[in-house]
Amino acid sequence: MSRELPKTYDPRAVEDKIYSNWVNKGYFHTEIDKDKEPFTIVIPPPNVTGQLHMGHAFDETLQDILIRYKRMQGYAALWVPGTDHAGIATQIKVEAQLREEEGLTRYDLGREKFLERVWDWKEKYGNRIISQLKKIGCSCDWDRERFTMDEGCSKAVREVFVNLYEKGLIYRGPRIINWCPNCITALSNEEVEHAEQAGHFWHIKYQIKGTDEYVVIATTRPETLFGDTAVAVNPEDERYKDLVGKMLLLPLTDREIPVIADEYVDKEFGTGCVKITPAHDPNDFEVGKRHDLEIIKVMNDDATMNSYAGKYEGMDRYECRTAMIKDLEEMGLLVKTEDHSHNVGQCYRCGTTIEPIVSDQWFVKMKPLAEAAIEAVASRETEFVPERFSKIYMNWMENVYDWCISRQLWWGHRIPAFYCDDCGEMTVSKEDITVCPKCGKPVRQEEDVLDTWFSSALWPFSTLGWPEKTEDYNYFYPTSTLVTGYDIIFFWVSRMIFSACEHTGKAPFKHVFIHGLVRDGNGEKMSKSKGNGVDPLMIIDMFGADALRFTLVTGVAPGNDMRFPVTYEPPVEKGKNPNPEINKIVGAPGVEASRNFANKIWNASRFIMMNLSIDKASLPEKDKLHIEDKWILNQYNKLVSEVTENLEKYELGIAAQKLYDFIWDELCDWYIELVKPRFFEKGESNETAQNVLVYVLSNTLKLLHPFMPFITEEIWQALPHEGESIMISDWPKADAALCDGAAAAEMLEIMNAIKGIRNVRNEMNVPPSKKVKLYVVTQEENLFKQALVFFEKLAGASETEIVSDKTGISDNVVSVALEKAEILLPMDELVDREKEIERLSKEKARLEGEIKRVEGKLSNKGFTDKAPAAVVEEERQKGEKYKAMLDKVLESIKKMS
RNA sequence: GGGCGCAUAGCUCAGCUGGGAGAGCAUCUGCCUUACAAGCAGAGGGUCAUAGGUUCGAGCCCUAUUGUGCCCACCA
Repeated sequence: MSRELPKTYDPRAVEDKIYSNWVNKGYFHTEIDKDKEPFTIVIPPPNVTGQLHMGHAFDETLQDILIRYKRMQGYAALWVPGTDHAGIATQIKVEAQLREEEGLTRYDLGREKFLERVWDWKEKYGNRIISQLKKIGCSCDWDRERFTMDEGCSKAVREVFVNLYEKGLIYRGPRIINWCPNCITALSNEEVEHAEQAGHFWHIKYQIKGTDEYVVIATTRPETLFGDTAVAVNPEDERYKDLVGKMLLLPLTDREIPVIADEYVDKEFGTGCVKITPAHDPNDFEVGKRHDLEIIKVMNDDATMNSYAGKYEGMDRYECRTAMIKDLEEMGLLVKTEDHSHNVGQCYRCGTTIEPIVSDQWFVKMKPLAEAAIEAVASRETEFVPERFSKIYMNWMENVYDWCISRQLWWGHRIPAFYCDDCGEMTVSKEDITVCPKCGKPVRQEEDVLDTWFSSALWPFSTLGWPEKTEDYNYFYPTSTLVTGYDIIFFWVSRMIFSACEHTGKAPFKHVFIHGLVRDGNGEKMSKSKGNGVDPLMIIDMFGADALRFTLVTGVAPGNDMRFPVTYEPPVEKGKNPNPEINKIVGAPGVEASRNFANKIWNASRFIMMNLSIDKASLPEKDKLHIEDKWILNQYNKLVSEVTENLEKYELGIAAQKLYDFIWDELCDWYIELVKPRFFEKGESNETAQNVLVYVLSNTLKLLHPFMPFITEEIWQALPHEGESIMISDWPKADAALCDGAAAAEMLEIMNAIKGIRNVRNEMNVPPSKKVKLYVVTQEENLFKQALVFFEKLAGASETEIVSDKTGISDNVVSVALEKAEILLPMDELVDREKEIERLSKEKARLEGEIKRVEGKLSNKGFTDKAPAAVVEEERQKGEKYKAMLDKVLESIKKMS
């Protein structure tokens, strides 16, 4: 019964069909099973607003590989999917739409109406990213899909907030925070990106009251001058000792400010005099506290100047800067302007320059929480893979500062604090309240919402039912592995760990598998603004999800970044946006290689099925196996153990590479070619070959399935098989009974013979069509008897004669020296004797070199005494082999000359 | 100012706990051999950044140096 497959593999024809079949059969759904061990992964929830990018594709592929592998191994493998409400990102998107389509702002609609719109938007577009995940082949349990603002997660957020508040670990107060004037909200320190920026150092004169003298201060942000409430000098600074206590006239204003002395000032830097603006600088804020200075905020929420800026009121901060510098210059108060580059904070969402501003915000007190989080990693309850990332984590955790968690947004978890304007009481409560528990008057809820990462931090347990002690929570928590990029260790991983330690008493996962970033062909980070992103969906459409997945895991060391080169037609300039309307992807070398690999598997399978006459495959008894069967089974078993071991150690790239090499080189290029002749026979030999082929192929497909789920399923279904789907089949186990190292070594000798013959034929320019008679000079007749058919089919032999010596063979031969044989190709006048001598001499030199090296080692007592016995023995055998080969080469040279 | 990576074939990168360097692409030669030209058979190409050290043995471990990238950090 031969089975037909199309000539090339077409992923588009099968992927969607296979995926929906998996879904319909319920294979992705995982139930609690007390007979199984759980293996749990929670997805790093993509933003609901998001579109799938390469970073997701990479992250999701790694998770799917792990989950599929563990599922096949018999674990209750659960992959919890879901999305993140992504406060700022989503709100910005909906606001933009509102502005474009209706010309309205969120304030026009009001909070409630606006939130309705966001929910509508979420309902409409929130599934887009989910359906895109499915295209990659993600085997998530979609029945358990969660959202950071769904009922359960919201409940967990409230629970955590109130718990922390009651423990005194959440507080509210005025602090210097990072303010994004574009997003109009406070940000945490992690949400600020620092970039070196060219700026200026303006030296400005402040007149000393009652004199004609001045002090000169240097500043990079002159517009904050209006908030100055002191000028500070170092107490040790002789230059300014007499100044301390005197008053200065603040330029452009009618205010007077004191000169104070504070250790914070560096005598060597700038002029040694520092303007102190407690409302707009974190250091100044601290200085201000020490000296009880007034805090004057000079900007509005959108970074325009307020009334403290006098005539500059209403100007944008930079407009104001330009204008006042001009004025100061005219007034003769600007001493000089220096070029100065300094670090400027930028909003990680919109890139706007951050304004440090004093503001009433909510904070999580981090030090006490960090202790358990440090211990969790130090004790290896949670382990980072690769290990080096734990240092990054530790460093952050050991130096944490308090986390600003309030955001002046509408989209998010509203902070459950209630204010009574009447008695001034503030109540923090898990349940909404309407009246003040103290005085009974109406209360109003805090306007601010929580940082999105506050809810993400609870994701590993909130998605499993916490704070309820659900069965799911008891069974699946703590989770097994978290897979994510190194770029969100601080944002997310750290916060999950301390949150989990605090609230569940356990670290949230056993392993944190950290991967790198996907970069473009030039090694630059893919980003929307640069427009250099490669759309994974387009790649999937062109090459298939399997090819994309395989590309993403091959050739990358864990934790390292990878490049994803793509060429467009027409060509895209560096840094330019490839417009999908005009530009078409015409090449993606990495993916093409993977696509070719998929096609290779496809065709090998096609060939096997074309020649298939068995309905059911079972491995034949050992005595029926040919030498090549024993060899491939030996290699296959090695593969099983190695791939399994690699996967256990998260060495996915190595595992993938081994599968690639085995399938392409050993299975296709060798084994299939070796057994081809048997397909033209009838009978037992043919059936044995079929059985071995189906056995090796279908089991190798299982090993490959986590990496390339679609094609492996498609082929597996077409092969004789038991069970419904490869994805729920059992992970192969190595079988020692199938390992026959001796047979494998003998087969290798035959393969070396074939390679050697091919090599000399090529070098001697013997056309492939020209068949040549071979002599095999050997004492191992039985071994080489098995090779006759291979020599004929794979090495272009017209006939092969096995002889025990060279008597009677022409001198016009080229020869191939092996360990246990010498192969002679008599080619009469075709042989260029000089060339052959030259070739043999090269071989002689090579072998002599090897022998010298081996003997050097073996005669070194240090080596023989200290190296492992197996290594010494290996060298000894190599030496024997090279010597045996050299003897033959020497003899041939002698005969030729 | 701290911390972490990277430097291996022309290009992009692997190389797992130290046992004598690999892949893909590119180049060269020859093949439409009845699974696959998205293929087959061959070939060339690397003092593994530099200098020391540990070891019987180093691409791998240690130290220093150079180049390069990233992360963190309140010097106005």
